[in-house]
Amino acid sequence: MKKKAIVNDTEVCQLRMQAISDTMSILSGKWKFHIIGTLIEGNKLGFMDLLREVKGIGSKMLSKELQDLELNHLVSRTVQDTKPITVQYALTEYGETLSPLIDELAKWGIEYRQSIYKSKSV
Amino acid sequence: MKKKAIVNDTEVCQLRMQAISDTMSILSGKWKFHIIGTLIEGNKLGFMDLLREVKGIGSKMLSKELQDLELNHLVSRTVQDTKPITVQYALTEYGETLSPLIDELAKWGIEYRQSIYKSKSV
DNA sequence: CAGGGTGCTTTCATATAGGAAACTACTTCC
DNA sequence: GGAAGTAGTTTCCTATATGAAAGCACCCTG
Repeated sequence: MKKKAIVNDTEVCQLRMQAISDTMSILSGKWKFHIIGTLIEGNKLGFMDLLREVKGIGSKMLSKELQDLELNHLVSRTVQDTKPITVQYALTEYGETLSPLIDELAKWGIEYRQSIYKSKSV
Repeated sequence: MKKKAIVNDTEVCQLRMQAISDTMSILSGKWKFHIIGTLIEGNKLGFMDLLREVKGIGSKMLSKELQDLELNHLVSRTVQDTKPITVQYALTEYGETLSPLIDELAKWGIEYRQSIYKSKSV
């Protein structure tokens, strides 16, 4: 009796897995969700704003991650012709489609904390 | 005129960011979403099944990731008292609460592919 | 008793990510 | 002129993640 678990073999599953990989590779790294989350709240922010808001990030990482996000059209970078030149980072319309995903992420994280709290008090 | 972008300063935002960090640290790495995704489809799978289903993973990584997931009570490991000893990995009830998140991840990834396809054909 | 299957662990090596600090360049305020 | 702010880049270093391959222990089948 050969019992092979042929689970992933349907096209739908393959596509699903591919899709998960795609999403995660675009949003990989320690900071992207933070940056996007901050931009969701802050709408339009300058480089130094983000450096302050995203706790712990350094300028190198911030710069690199913003470039990644810009390449994938999730974030827009607009140079403002102001007194000291400033740059505005904002989510693109497309970047905003990440909101439900980030909401789920946050929701799950909050419930996770609660479940730990509960299991400790039992 | 001091214009400081005080965006993240509300408790709600801090909690939200914390929650995102929590979720991502639990599900960090290249393979966890794949493993969980596969377990969602496959219900109960043995080690060798997973090794086959999760394309590209090696036994070391699989072992390590499964231990991580078990520690966080997302996956259960049950040794079966069968002829050649077998082990069953399955999502716990708690692990199944990740389904909506994984669905969002997959959904976004699929739409991402479609948006690339569209932008190329324009 | 050899081959193959299950379920891992160990070792060795490399790749990538991430961080600290210094530096550039330009401007404006005091 | 010097300090400070904006927006980064560059260099150097370390930690962590990942990978390939082999080994181990146990059992069954031929």
